[in-house]
Amino acid sequence: MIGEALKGHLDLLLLSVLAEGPAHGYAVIESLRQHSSGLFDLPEGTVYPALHRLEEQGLLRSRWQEDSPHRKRVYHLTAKGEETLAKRQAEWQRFSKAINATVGIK
Amino acid sequence: MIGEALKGHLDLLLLSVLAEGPAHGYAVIESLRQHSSGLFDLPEGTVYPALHRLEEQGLLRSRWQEDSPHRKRVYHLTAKGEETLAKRQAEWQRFSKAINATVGIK
DNA sequence: CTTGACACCTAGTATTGCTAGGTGTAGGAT
DNA sequence: ATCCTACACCTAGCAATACTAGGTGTCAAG
Repeated sequence: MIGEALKGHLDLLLLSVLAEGPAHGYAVIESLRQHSSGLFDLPEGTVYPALHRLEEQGLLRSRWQEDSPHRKRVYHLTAKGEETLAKRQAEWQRFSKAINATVGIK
Repeated sequence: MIGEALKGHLDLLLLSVLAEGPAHGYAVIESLRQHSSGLFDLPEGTVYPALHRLEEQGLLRSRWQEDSPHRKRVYHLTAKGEETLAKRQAEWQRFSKAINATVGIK
C-alpha cells in the first residue's frame, strides 16, 4: 500500500514518536498506526532493525524492562537523537515543499 | 543531500513534469532542478533508467527527434500515465499528511 | 584543442524496508 | 485440552530502486 515511499523517512517517524516519550518497539508500531490513521502499519521486521540501527548510531538508547510478563526493550532519545530529529524535520519540510512545487505545476 | 528520501517518489516527479508537456530526458532533469529550487539535481543515471522503466510500464511513450544536432528522445504521457499520475498524487497527499501528523505530535 | 554543456546509455553497487521465519508468555474461545 | 490471537522480541535473506562511474557523440567557446 505504501510501497517504497517510506524509504528514507522511517528514521524521522521513529524519532518523532520517541520524542513524545520513551517507548518499546511494539508500542512504537502501535503509535505509528494511530497517528497515521492506519497508513503506517509497519511490520516488526521493519521497525526492530531500524531501532537497532538508530541505537547503534547513538540516536537512541535502550534498557530492558523485566517487571511485566512480556520483556520489553524501552527506547529513549539521546541528545544526539534530538539534534538529528530537528535536522530530519527540516529536511522533510524542504523535501515535501519541493515535491508539492513540482506536482502542482499544471 | 536528498539521500534515500526520493525512493518511491521519483515516478510522481517524472510524471508530473511530463504532464506539463512532452520533453526529453535532459530537459526533464533541468525542469526538476528548477521547480525544486535546486534540491532535485538528479544524475542522468537516475533519470534515464527511470524513464525507460515508465515507458516499459506503458505510462510513457517516446519518439526520436533527429532534426536537432543532438538527437533527443522525447517522452509524452499516455492515458495510462495520466491515470497513474492522479493515483500517485493522491498517494502522495495521504503519505505527506500522515508524516506531518506523526511529526507534529509533540 | 581542450574544456564544458548538451544528450544519450548501462553495468554494477549500496541502502533499506520487507518477507518469512523463529522464540516465548498469556488469555480467551472451541 | 487445544488452538488462536495478542503481546513482545529477534534475524537472515529478498527485492526494489536510486546512484556511481563509466562509456558514446556533437558543438561552441576559450
